[in-house]
Amino acid sequence: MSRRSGRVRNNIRDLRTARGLSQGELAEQVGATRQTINAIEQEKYAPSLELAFRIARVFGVKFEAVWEFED
Amino acid sequence: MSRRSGRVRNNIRDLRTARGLSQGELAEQVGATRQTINAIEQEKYAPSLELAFRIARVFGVKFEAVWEFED
DNA sequence: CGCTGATGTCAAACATGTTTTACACGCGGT
DNA sequence: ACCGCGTGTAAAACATGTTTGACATCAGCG
Repeated sequence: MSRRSGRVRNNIRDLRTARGLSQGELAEQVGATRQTINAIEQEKYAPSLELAFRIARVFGVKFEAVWEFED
Repeated sequence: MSRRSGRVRNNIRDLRTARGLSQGELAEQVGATRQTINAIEQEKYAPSLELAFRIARVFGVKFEAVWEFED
């Protein structure tokens, strides 16, 4: 599965900066590394389902407010 | 990430049988194999974010109607 | 200028998810 | 009894996501 990239979009950069968080701080809060957050922000790959849930939860918004499926 | 299992719950078995689909038929509709569907139904592991989206879409329900984050 | 924090990136190792192939079981129908 | 179908399971190979450690750039500030 998960063929050519471009399917799962996110706006975690906006959500993150709106809260004055660095990539490293967000990473720490969701239990990941800053490299992972960076890669996800740039949509180099999609996060695991679990990490996607954690990120939405840290932001305090609904899942679909962060993640969108394209196609 | 994705430490000890038990975090992402789903009720795709109910949704699937309610629609009279076999694991193999569902697998085909979401572009996966029946083994993958089987493993996910039994929560042996969580699917990728993309596959999770596809499954919810095939069922025609909202994402949160299929997937739940625990903890 | 030199320092620090934030970000981008890369390669190797590692963890997790997925496919392929194969075999087993139970059940309903013929 | 035999079939066909749906399901559970397993191991190996493969694909994807994640971490670790490192290095580079840039902006802001002393």
